[in-house]
Amino acid sequence: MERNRRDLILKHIVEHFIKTALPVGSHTLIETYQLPFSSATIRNEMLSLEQDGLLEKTHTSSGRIPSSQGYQYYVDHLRSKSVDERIKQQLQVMLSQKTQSVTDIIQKSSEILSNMTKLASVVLGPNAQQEKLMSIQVTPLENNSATAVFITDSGYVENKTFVLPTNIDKEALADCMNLINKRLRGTPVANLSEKMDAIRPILEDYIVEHDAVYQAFAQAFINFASERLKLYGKDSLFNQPEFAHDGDKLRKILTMLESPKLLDEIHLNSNNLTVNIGNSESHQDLSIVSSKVKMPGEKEGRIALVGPTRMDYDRALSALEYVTNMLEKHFEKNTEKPNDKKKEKKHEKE
Amino acid sequence: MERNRRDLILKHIVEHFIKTALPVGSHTLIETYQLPFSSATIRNEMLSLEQDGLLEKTHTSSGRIPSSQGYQYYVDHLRSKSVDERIKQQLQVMLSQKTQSVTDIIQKSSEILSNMTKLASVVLGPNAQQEKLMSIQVTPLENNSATAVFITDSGYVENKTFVLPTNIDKEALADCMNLINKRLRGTPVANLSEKMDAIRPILEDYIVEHDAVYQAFAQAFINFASERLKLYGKDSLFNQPEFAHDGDKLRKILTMLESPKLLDEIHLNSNNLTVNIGNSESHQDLSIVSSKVKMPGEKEGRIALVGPTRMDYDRALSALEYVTNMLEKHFEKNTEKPNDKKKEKKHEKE
DNA sequence: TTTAGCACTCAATGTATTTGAATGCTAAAG
DNA sequence: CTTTAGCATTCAAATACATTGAGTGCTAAA
Repeated sequence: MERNRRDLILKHIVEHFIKTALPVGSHTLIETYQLPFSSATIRNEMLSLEQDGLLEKTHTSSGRIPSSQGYQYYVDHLRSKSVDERIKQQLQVMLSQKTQSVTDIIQKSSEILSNMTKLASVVLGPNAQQEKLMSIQVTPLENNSATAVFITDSGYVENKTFVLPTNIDKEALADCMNLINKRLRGTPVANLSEKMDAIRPILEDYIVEHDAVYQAFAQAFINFASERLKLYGKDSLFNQPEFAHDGDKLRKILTMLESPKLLDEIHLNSNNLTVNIGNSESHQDLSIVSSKVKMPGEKEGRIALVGPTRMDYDRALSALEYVTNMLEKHFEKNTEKPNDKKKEKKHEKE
Repeated sequence: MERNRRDLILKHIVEHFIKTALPVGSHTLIETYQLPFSSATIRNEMLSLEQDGLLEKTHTSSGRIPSSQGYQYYVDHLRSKSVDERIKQQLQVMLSQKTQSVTDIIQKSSEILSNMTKLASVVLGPNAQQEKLMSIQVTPLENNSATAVFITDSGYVENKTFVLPTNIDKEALADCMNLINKRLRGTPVANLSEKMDAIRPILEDYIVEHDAVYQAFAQAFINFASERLKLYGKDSLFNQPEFAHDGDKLRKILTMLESPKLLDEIHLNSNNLTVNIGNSESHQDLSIVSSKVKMPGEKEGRIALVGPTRMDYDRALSALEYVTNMLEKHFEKNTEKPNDKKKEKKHEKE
């Protein structure tokens, strides 16, 4: 009973503040939501909520705004979990398309999420280090350069164009490539550099300017080391009043979004669904909501939504939860299909 | 000599305004540059310059700021063309490194430019439409998907992972790929879709779900159609006072920078070195300075520097001019080699 | 042609004053 | 014991007004 009213008031305050970005006062609350209490009652509850650390005041005689804890409580207990029909629909349409790669699907999902929630959406591919090199192919181009293309087992492609030593023998190059391919195929990306070192002496036998070629390859592998990340809809952040007029803050946020720091923070959480309400120093006014996505082949990625602390958690969480659930179902269904040698069972292992 | 004084004053006003971003008054001018004229004289000249459309006032009793025309005049007649030694040095170091691809070099040059001028730098690769398809390679991955990698003659790589029809025959796929390769190799990207249509019937003979595969390929080719673009140092724009406090403007600029609109505007100019001082509606307060870069193999790219109208044209233009000149020389020197065969090589055995 | 001098303009800054939406508290009503 | 009405109080935001100073244009003399 009491608890109910308390929660009701907190819920309204959070939701109203999310809408208006303005501190919420007792009178406003009664009027806009037709509450059957007097302003004084509300004020009493507000005081109590503030004392419990769920609300804050911007100054002594202002209305209340939710604190981080307040948001957290709202997220944990108060949000109504309703999924926007449009998201369901869009996702269904997208998934029904054939011949899409896993990354295509995830990225399109991320775009849908960003559009529907008006938040920035970040896709974190599976850690590249886990992947295994599938093939290296070298294609000679005009004027003595060549492009090497590296493909991992999950279809991640990295390429590097380099200038060939002028006196290189095409035959030798082909042989050399075959050799490298044989030696490196199946190697996890994390171990590539070390294996490359082992191959080096062999390279020397084949190519005069082996060092240059070695350098070129080594450099390409470095790219694998960095994680893959795609960012969508960062424009939406501009439209948030709390950022729009503070160019300085905006700058920090944007650079942060594109830096690997973000990854660390998100990857830290191994939970299925995590909510990170702006309190770490690197993002005072940002909240990050992220969810794990199990991809085919033991891989696992993450989709995250980033927005102001004052984001619509209800919408964001429901949408994210729904989408990731649907994705997992979709992937499960589609990896059953092949009746050929699928030995390993889908099993949650630790 | 009259002309001289007039120009001198304009030059000082432009340069002072570029430094301070504040309207320049007659008194300030005399003091900071120790001019041997009275303020009244300056004012007279200013009036005349204003009447000729080279200067503007922000309000009736303010100092003057350069107009677009004023900048233009400054760029055309007044700027001193001195190249920062640090740029020369950095460029030289960069170019001396071996086994760099053409795009590597151009992108690194762009980064140097961005760092040295504190402006955003945009690299426009050669129009992809001109390029010819060099090879298509398909690598099968786990769980019945495959990655197709497309390479053009200049080393541009596009890739697409797609799900294979479940009942596909690996042999058939390989045959099919060989066929496609034979038919498409050397085809300019612009003509690819039409050639694909011609191949379609043949595909049908090889693969049951030919349509899905066809779709997957067609989709990959679409990516070639869009031009390649790299953006560096956009952060520098944040630090400009005219943008930092106007989130709205900042938003527009950033989205503009990443949209293909920019390309159109830049590509429009076919001149070697072009200056585009903010007047088009899409970029009121932006100036774009761009220069053509002849790349090996008849290709041609562009490097552009983007910044506020109040940018340091002297620095920007000199740097850009120097860098593009050096690049062309470098490319010329390095493409002579293959025709000439080897003259002076270290250890050579054939 | 140049300059000194003067009246004038106007953004920017500073200082009071007013306003109104909020609060906390108390005492009475339910 | 809970709720509410009423009142004094707080404080950001809005408004108004005065001051300052860097700038201008113009005119008349050097």
